[in-house]
Amino acid sequence: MTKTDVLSLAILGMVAEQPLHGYQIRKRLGAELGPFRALSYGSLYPCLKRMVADGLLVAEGEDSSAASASRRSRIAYALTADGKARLDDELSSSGSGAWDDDAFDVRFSMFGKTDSATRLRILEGRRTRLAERLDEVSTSMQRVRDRHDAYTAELHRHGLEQVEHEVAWLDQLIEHERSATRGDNSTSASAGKN
Amino acid sequence: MTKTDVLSLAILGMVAEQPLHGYQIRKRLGAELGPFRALSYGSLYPCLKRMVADGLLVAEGEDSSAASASRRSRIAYALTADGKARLDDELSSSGSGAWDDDAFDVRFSMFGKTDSATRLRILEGRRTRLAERLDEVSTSMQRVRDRHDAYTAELHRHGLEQVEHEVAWLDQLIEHERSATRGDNSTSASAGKN
DNA sequence: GTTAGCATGTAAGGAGTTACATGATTTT
DNA sequence: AAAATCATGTAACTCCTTACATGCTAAC
Repeated sequence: MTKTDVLSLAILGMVAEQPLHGYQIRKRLGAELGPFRALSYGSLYPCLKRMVADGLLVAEGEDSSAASASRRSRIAYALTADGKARLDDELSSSGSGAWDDDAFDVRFSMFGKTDSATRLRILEGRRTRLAERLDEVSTSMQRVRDRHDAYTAELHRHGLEQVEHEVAWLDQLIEHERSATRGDNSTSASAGKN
Repeated sequence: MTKTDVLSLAILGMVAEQPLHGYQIRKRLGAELGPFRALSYGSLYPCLKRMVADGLLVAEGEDSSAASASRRSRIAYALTADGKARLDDELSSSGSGAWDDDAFDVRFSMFGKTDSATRLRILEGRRTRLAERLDEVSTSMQRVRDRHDAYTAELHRHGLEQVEHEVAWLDQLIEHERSATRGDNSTSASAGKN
């Protein structure tokens, strides 16, 4: 079974469009999830190996035909049937921990390949998670206020504001998703950028 | 030398006010840094032991005198002279990596014990770090826009907005800090809560 | 008297980083 | 020809979590 972690999921999603080699995967991961969260090769390559061993990917040595007599050492990774099945499974399941910061971002970046119902489920799950955070933080703000530390209080106030902002963002997306579902149930990706 | 990591620093700052035992430290850490980032005992207790071994803390068995014939198993940790020196050192140094998310939060929560000049240095350092992030993200947004994925673009747009919001917050704090320095150079903690 | 919360610890393991080691290809 | 960038990998290590193991104390 080998649980699908966030990184594996991101790789599955990335390789689904076209075979890629490790170096490219790392760059795209950096581009999609934010460049400052770039991940090291020391994480990536072992993960790719594991996924090949698990039968989710195949490693293809560059084809030595036609155009390119160059570049021998590159290894392109492509989805196997199992890998495709696993990806489809994850894409429709709003899986185990899709509400964590990282997992949510990965899931969201794949919304273009996700059906509307699952998109909605993920957005709502994330919203619920943030709402929980919201009242945990406001509860602890009370306690901090009692201990008269203005800077700590300010830190919490700002944290709260950030979470509130994210909730508002989700509400917009959810609203958008719902109205799109009422009209037609296409998989079109058209998030509002007003 | 034994580099002071974020956790140790947070503990030093916490114990500086009064001796505390492990359980209390964990609760306060949760309260100050946000309850959802609570840290496990499996991290905390070994860290406390390390700090005692390094001579930064002393472990005091509850005094068996007067009032309390109860509670034998509690161990209160207090700062040693070395620990106090280390804390003062860190508090005035805006040390190695004070710009990371976690490190900044810990530093900020100790602003009440930090002098104005160091506060300003930390705020500006953080601001610079976020500004870097800002143009890394906007650069990568361009690349994403080329690959026509509306959801990924929306994720980046929102991320950008969050970072911009945090920069605006820092600007306010920096402005506040500067005007306070011009008037008087007290260590008073009076962050604006309009 | 039993449940909930206080209190301390250890062992195993997960998920990642840094530093190292190597070599090909493209640009200047 | 040197430097930058593309490309792949391993080993050691860090930091943290989970699960376990233990026992006291207060409240219901």
